[in-house]
Amino acid sequence: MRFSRLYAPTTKEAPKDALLASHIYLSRAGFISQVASGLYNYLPLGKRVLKKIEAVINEEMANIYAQEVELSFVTPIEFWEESGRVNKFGKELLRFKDRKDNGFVLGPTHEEMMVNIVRGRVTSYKQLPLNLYQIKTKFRDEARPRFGLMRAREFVMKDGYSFHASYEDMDREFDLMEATYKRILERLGLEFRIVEADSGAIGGSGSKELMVLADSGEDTIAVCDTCEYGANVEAAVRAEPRCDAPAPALAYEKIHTPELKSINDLSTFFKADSYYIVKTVAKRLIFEEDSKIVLYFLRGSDELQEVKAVNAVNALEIADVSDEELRELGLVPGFMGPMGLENITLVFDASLKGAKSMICGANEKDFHYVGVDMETEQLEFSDLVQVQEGDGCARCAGKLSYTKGIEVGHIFKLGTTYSKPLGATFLDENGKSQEMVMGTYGMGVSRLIAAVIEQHNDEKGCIWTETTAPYRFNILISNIKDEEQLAYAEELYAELSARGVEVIIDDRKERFGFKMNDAELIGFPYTIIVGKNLAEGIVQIAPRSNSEKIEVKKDELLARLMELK
RNA sequence: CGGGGCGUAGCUCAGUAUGGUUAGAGUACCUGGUUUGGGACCAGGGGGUCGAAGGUUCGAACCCUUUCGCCCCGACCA
Repeated sequence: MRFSRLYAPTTKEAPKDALLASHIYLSRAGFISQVASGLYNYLPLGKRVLKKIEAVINEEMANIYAQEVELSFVTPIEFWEESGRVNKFGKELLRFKDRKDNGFVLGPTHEEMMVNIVRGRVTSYKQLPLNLYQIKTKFRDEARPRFGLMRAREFVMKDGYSFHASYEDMDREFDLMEATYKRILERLGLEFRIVEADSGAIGGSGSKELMVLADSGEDTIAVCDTCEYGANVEAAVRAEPRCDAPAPALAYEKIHTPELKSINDLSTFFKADSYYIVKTVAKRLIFEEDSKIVLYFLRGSDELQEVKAVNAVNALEIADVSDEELRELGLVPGFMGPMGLENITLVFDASLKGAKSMICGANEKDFHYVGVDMETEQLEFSDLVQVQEGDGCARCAGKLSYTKGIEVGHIFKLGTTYSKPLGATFLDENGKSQEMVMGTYGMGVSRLIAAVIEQHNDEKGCIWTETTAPYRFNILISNIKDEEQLAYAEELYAELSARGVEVIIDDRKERFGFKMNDAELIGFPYTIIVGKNLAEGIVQIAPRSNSEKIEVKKDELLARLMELK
């Protein structure tokens, strides 16, 4: 490619809306341009990077016999009604009607469609397993798109689906996909962590997320400082906490506690560690049809994890509750507790199982009970706690700490979540009809573009990794009017092109500094500077990843460049 | 969806409080010249329905109403 022909409108200033490094540099360097909220055009450089990432994914998929397909973007809404996901997806699902008044959606993910092309055609266990995937534009009408390609409404995702005759085989494929995704991210040159995750609305028995580590990541993950354990805080677990302070030696009794509403106040008043105080958190849980208030009970030293709270009662959403709403139910804000409540759903954190000598609200203004033991029989326990930094690892003696991650992949063990409602069955060895066991594997291709830059940039611009760079070499002619420079650079360009190397030559009639700044903003891994010291037979290689320019004799240049590969 | 902010040249923004020549700057772009190792300089030039609609007024980028778009915080987000 010739720079003089390249459409890459670079700018000195970033669009005012860009906040993250990836958004700023991808815009400034002319990779993308925004069309509307959450919608982006990919300019030539952006499209090249997208294809580079896709190529790596395609190669790795081929290695494990996954086959690429392409499903229609516009999908009949019937499929979504059949799976029951229309409501679950809500407004994210962009719906519309065609001229004949038939309902359609723009595909935000393709479980339904993929099951549809398999069911009725795959009818025997002999045809399984099967792993099909596509790399395609998805559309989710996000309530709040942001951060450029990081959270766009229209985005490119690789979505894969596997079909199996048994859970064992699904597990095998799941592990294989995890290993394959790991290899893809390694090849892309990313630092990442595979963590346990909440399965969310997609359902299924287990899931893992691939997190590219970056401070700008939207997800908080808890990682162990000793072992491999890592999990999204939505799903992270910890070692059973211990409290060194003694339990308050108080017999069961109702105590007058005027105006003592906070855990802190109570802790001081009773000289008891907050570990021994029951924290009551009221939330409104929203279900498909209705909503209700649920009371969650935790140790005073813990915080409620809202995703866990939602999962504990199988709700869709969680919302805050006002004091008025609580009073209407006969509850007393500040003095709530588990005792003597009827017709309210109560969920206890697992760490309260068998707890003794606890302090809790009496559901009466200015009163608390002390010396309360948790009756384990009738109570419903669930893990509700958000792990904190410094908590012990559940797997080893290590400590957990937080880090931020960009979710670039999510793999799920679906089981029969979709094959059952959509009727994807096969005949097993005994001629018996079985539902297919499925896995699903997503990878955000366009988000990966942003993730690479979030992790690899400096004050000058993008620093593409070897496998993601739009061009590997940039031949910069310092003075285009110098015939020797021009001739040598053109010769080198022809030679590298002939070798199939991805190379661009900066043949623009611009000054050195201008071209160098563009090269650094765009972020080519290597810029070869053909300049004034060509007269002494010297050219320079300027690697983008560090500021050291390497001087090379021109006769040795080609060999050096090929060594870099 | 709640709270806040912003829409003026391709881009970044000034001008709006207190209405009044032909609406400005920087940058980008075009022409000519000089320059050629870090976004260089000189001269000349093109580019705007001031987001849209309606209203007030002799007169609106500016005041009023409505509306659309974009961004931020939160809620939300496989």
